[in-house]
Amino acid sequence: MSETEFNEESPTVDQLEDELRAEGVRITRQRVAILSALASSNDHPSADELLDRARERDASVSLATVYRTLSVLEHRGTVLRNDFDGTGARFELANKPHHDHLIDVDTGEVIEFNSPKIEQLQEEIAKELGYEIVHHRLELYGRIKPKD
Amino acid sequence: MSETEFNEESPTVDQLEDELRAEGVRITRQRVAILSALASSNDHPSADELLDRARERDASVSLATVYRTLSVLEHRGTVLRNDFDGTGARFELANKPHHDHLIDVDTGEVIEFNSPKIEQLQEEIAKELGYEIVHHRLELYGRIKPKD
DNA sequence: ATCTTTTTTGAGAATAATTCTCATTAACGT
DNA sequence: ACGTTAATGAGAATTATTCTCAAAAAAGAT
Repeated sequence: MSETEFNEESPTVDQLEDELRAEGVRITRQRVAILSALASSNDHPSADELLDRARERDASVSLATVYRTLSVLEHRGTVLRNDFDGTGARFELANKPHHDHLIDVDTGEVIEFNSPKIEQLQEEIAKELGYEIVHHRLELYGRIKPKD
Repeated sequence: MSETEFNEESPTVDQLEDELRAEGVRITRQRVAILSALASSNDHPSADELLDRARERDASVSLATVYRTLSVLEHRGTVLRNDFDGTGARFELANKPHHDHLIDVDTGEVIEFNSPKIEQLQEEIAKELGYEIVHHRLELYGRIKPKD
């Protein structure tokens, strides 16, 4: 396990840093560590999990900074916050096509899916009610279906 | 404002009491007050709001009992818990046809809607992923559309 | 109505997730 | 490198909710 394990920043992280800098957001060591941890996560980590992963890059990161950075990134649209049932908030980078989530109630595993048809129906419903949608949350909670 | 303002229990509350008693749940003064408060609420009160409304029926109700009772009722399927963005949990009686929610991001108002088509699509998605749905959450957050 | 058993309750302590405070540190433009 | 201003760490504070425990009160039997 070399010391430079995480030193090669991915194109994604480089790109995010540029975008942030362009908006006047300072790129600190801690923020790089957090962005890098996010970019290399395929799951939906909690703030605590992200703290652990960020500290593998930069041991100086604190939990307060994780929360603060996530808040900054969320308001910029760089990060999505998910409040699934039960647990605290879980985060993911927003640089993926829009999707909703199916949560395995037995394992906690989160599966992403997308349904243009549902999106379309949501728009129609909002329109009928005289509203325009700002954002939405669709979460399916289920368990693996026994093949009977 | 008579002392008996809330003493006439609605058929709904009477019925719920019977159901609960039949399952061995004790019907206390506090639980009657909470059920009555829920039954006469058309909105989606928080635990605190429910405490206020229950205390109009029985001043002895405590916040701990509100939470405990809501928990009992939720696990029995009598009450639905909603975790909308931002605020704490909001509750409603489950004796209505299934529906989802549209939340007005400006006023906090909650509008109920139902879409059999979306329900159907959710089932199909879960099936394709090899899951069966245990429950789901669909929330639309929007604002009144300006008629342009 | 009283007795007994078992639940439920109120009050406040405890917990968990998140946000805030403030003195110190570090980015970034010059 | 310098100065300005934003970001940070540590821990206190906050908020919503759950827990603890002795006391009160349901429900069932007498």
